[in-house]
Amino acid sequence: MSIKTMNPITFAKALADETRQKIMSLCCCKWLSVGEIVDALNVSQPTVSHHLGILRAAGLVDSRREGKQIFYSLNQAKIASGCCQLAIDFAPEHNLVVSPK
Amino acid sequence: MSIKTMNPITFAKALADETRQKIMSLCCCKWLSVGEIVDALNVSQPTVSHHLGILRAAGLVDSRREGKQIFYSLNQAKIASGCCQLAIDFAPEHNLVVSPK
DNA sequence: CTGTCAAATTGAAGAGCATCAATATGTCTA
DNA sequence: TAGACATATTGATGCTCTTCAATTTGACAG
Repeated sequence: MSIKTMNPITFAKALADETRQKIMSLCCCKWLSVGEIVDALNVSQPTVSHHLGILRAAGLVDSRREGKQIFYSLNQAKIASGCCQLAIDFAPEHNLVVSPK
Repeated sequence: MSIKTMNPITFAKALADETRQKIMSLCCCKWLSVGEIVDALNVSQPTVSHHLGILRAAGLVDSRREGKQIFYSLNQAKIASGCCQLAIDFAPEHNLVVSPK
């Protein structure tokens, strides 16, 4: 299993939308079904699915099917990795260190 | 002088373009004139000015006039701050610590 | 002042993206 | 298998963003 470094453009693009950041906040530290996310935001179900697809493609969320529902949760390790990569690329004179709590 | 926390949407949007990331790489750790940036990339001068404007509005570059030229340089502290803010918001179970080298 | 050089601004064209309604796919239950 | 429910996909629309050519603004030299 290889560790693939996060592409800074893919990472930044995935974060560069308000609705996506709201979705990310919602499913941070917990698993939410698509329906629960739709209920929490004022956007349509296809829109939520669309954004989840983008986050999934960037590797920023994990998903798990449970019956008819699909649950999503933020992949915090990937987020942290992306932040570190940005800092390595664009703030090399600063030390950004990540450590699990 | 107040410390304004980086808005994660503004920050991510500013980073979410390949040309801007190239510009950021170029003027990381050094001061470059607009002309030098134009020469290093295959885009027009107005395009470079446009992107510099976006980076400046987000506080990610500093600028300094010297005669007819204007020099730009990455503000690495702001970059690091933005990365930390993203990690706080979206990877709270990880510890992302920044320290000047 | 006038001309020249560097960068910013304006305006327009086109690409990309977010959003939704409608539909399709997949899963469970009866 | 048929119907109901949850999510994904499709197709269309409108908005945002990138880009460039043309022009303007600003700064220096003569």
